[in-house]
Amino acid sequence: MKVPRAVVEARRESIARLLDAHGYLPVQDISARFRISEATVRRDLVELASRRRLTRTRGGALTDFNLRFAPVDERRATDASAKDAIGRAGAALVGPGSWVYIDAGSTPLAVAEALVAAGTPGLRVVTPSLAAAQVLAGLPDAEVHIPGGLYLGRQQMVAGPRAAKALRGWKFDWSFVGAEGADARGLHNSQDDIVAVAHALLEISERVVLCLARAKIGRGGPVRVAPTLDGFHLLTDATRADLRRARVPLGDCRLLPLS
Amino acid sequence: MKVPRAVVEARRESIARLLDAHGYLPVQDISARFRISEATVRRDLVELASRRRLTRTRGGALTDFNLRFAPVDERRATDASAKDAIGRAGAALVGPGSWVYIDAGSTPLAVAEALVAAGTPGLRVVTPSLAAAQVLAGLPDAEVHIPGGLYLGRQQMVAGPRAAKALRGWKFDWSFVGAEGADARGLHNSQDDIVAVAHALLEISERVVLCLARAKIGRGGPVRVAPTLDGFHLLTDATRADLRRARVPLGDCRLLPLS
DNA sequence: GTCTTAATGATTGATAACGCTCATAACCAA
DNA sequence: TTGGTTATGAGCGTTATCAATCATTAAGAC
Repeated sequence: MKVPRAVVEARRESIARLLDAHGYLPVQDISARFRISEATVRRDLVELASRRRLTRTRGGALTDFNLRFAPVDERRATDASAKDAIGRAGAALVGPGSWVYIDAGSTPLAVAEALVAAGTPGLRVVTPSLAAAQVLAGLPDAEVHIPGGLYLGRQQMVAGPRAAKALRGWKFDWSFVGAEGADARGLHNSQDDIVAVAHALLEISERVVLCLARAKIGRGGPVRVAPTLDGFHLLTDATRADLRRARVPLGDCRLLPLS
Repeated sequence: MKVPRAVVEARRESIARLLDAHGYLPVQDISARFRISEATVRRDLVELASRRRLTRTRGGALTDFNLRFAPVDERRATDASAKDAIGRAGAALVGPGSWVYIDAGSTPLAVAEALVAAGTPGLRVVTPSLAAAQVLAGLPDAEVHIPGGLYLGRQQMVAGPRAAKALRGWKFDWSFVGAEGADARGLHNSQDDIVAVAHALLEISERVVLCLARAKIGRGGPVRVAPTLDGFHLLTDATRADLRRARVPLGDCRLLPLS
C-alpha cells in the first residue's frame, strides 16, 4: 500500500539518523524497529546509499562516517592495492618511538593505516590530515599532533603559512609526503602552501619519503614543488623503467623497495 | 601448515587494529590483505570477538565502535533541544564578518551549527573542535582555523599547551565556550589545558559567552576553571532560580536571553 | 630426531541475504 | 470520483556467507 511521500522521506531520514547513532545496524533490526518488511528496508538502504548517506553491507548498513572524509576516502579507493603496498612498505621503515610526519593525501594516509595495522608502539606523529589523525588515534599509545592552520573542508586538512611555520619546532625521523605528479619537469603538487611545507620537511627530517603511486608518474600539477627528486626517498609501485620512460629527474633520490 | 603462535597473535592484533582504522571490513578484504584464507579470517574473527576486540557481522567485522562514534554524537543527542536553543541564541549575537572562537564540546558545537544554518557571511572562526570545523566548512565564505596541538581522538579535538599559546595571535569579537559544570565553587571543566585556554580567551575576546545547558548547573568537574563566572556572558536554558538554588557565584556575569 | 600439537586451506552442506517480480492498496492529481 | 502512480510485502530463484570437517604441514616439546 502506498504511503505518503513525506512519511517515506521521514522514515528514511530516521533510518539514517538511527544508523548515525548506532554505527551499524542489521537489516533485521531496522525492519523490526520501523515495523516494515526487510524488502522495504533494503529499498530504503539502496536509496540512502545512492545519496551517500550510508554504506550498505551484506546483512545491514553502516553510517558513512567516511562521508565526512569523503574526498579523501574516494581517492583512497583508486589504486587501493598500490597504496596499500606503499603504505606497508613505508610503515615497515618506521621503528618504535619515532617522530613521524604524515602529509595530507591518500597515499600518505595508507602509511598511517599501515602503522596502525602494524601497531608500532610509542609513535609521535604530526599530520595536517584529519583523516590520518583520526586513523592514528587508533594507536593507544601514539601521540598525534596537528599543526595549526587554515582548515580546508574539502580536503580535510589544515594548510596555510602557519602550518609550514609551525613545523619548524619539530624534528622528524621520517616524513611521508605525497604529490600530484612527477614528470620530466620535476615534482608537482596542487597548492602553494604545500611547497613551503615540503621545503621545511627536507630541512627538519632525517629522511623524507615521497609516496607516489604509479599512476602519478608522468603527470603534472599546478605548482612545482621541486625540479628534481633530489633529497627524497622514493616509495612507489612504479618500476625504474616507468620512471625512465617519463624522464623523471631522479637526482640523487634513493629508490626504496616495496616489500 | 602450522605457524608460530607469535605470528598468529600478531596477525590477529593487526586485524583488530586495521579494523579500528577502517571501522568495518568485509571478510574478503581481510583475507586479501593478509593473504590468508577466509576460513582463517573467520577463525581469527571468532577469537577476537570472544575477546571483545570487535563485533562480527555477516560478511565482515566492525570495530567496537563505542570508542569511535559515541563520544561527540552521543553527547550531542543529550539535551538536544536545550543545546539547539542555546546555539540559535548564540548565533544570533554574531554579526557578519566577526572573528569568533568556538570551543570544543557539544554545546558550542550547537552554536556552530546555528551559525551555518543562519548563513552568517564572512565569518572568521577559530576552533579546536574538528566537528565544529567540519560543520563550519559548510559556510562557503567562512575562514576556519584550527589551532595546533595534541589531537585527542576520543574527543575529536586538539588540545595541549600549544593550543593556548597559539590563540595569543588572535583577537575575537565573540568566544563561545562550554564547561563540565558550574556549582557553588565556580566553573569546572575536565582538562587542565582547557583552563589555560579559558584564561587566554578572557584576555583576547571582546565577550566570552559561556554556553551551559541546564543539566550542567550544580555539577562539578575535575578541574576548576574559575571561582566565579566573573567576566563571562552566560547563555543557558536554566532560570535565575536554578542558578540561585545551586548557589552558582555569578559575579558580574551577564545573563543573556535565550531568544 | 621423533612425536604431539596446532594452524592452515579446501571442501561441503546448510543457511541467510539478496534482487527481482507481482499483486495489492493507498496516495495524488485530474 | 476516477485513473494513474507509487510504496509495500510476499514469494521465489540465485548468490554469498557460514560452520564443520578433514588432510596437510610445520611448530614446539621431549
